[in-house]
Amino acid sequence: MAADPLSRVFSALADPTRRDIVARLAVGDATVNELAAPYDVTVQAVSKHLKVLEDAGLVSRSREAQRRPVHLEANVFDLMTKWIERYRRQAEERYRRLDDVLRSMPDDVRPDGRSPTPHQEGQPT
Amino acid sequence: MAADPLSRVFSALADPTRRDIVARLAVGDATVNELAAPYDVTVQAVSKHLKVLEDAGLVSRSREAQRRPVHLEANVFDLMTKWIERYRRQAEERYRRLDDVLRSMPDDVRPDGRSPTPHQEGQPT
DNA sequence: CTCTTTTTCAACCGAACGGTTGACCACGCT
DNA sequence: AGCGTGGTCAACCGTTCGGTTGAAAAAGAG
Repeated sequence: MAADPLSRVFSALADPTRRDIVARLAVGDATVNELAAPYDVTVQAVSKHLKVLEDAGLVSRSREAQRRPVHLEANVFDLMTKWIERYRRQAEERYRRLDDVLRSMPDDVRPDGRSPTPHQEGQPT
Repeated sequence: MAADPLSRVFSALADPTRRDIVARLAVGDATVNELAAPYDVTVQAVSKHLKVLEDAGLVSRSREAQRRPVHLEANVFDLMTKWIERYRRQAEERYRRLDDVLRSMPDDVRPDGRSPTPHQEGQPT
């Protein structure tokens, strides 16, 4: 469990149950039992999910009597957003630049083997 | 392998090697062998990684002789960004609202069991 | 046709994952 | 003290994951 922070966050959100928990915590804090209620898995399973979210820094548990209210730590989202934005921007920029290069180049004077690579902006999944 | 699209994308980016591949593809298209070179794993392993990225819609492979240039499909990032932004905004808004409520409330008139929940904005991991 | 290059497919292996059951700890209540 | 409630720990189980090796498909080069 010594993965880098970014891997932990992405991995934590790769599970639909965990994403749903995050969604519900965005509305307000909740206890483990409250969180577990809607799903047809045991409370222990949900507790494990929360541990994963906590290790990823997405969630924090405070102690309050025997209850352990779970709180969403939204600031960790920035880690992902930064990573994503960086490469999306980079790719889009390259896309635009390559487009220009191809436009300003006669069809039969292309770099050796490589074809124009139409990089079709096709169906969104 | 019938997971929902969002899970596939998050899961695909949960691996550091795969994230690195995406980072390098943002610079420009590349073949499997080129991509595999920097890592000390076999080409087959990288091919598997690419399959995961492709199934997530993050990457597309076109055919060109016996080579299969890999191209980054940046538009899929939006799926994640939308999800993240939605709940981050929601959580931040709630945070602000709750703050107001607590500020406008005398210390000993609190809803039954629940304490103020200091929701400390702790270390950003 | 044969040889080489690039990539994938198939089977296998150990580690991690999501889930279960059962025991346990911590606390409030009476 | 004794009980009930909320939560976690520990062991186990089947499946998935990242990796390997070995063979094969697909296409160009001799």
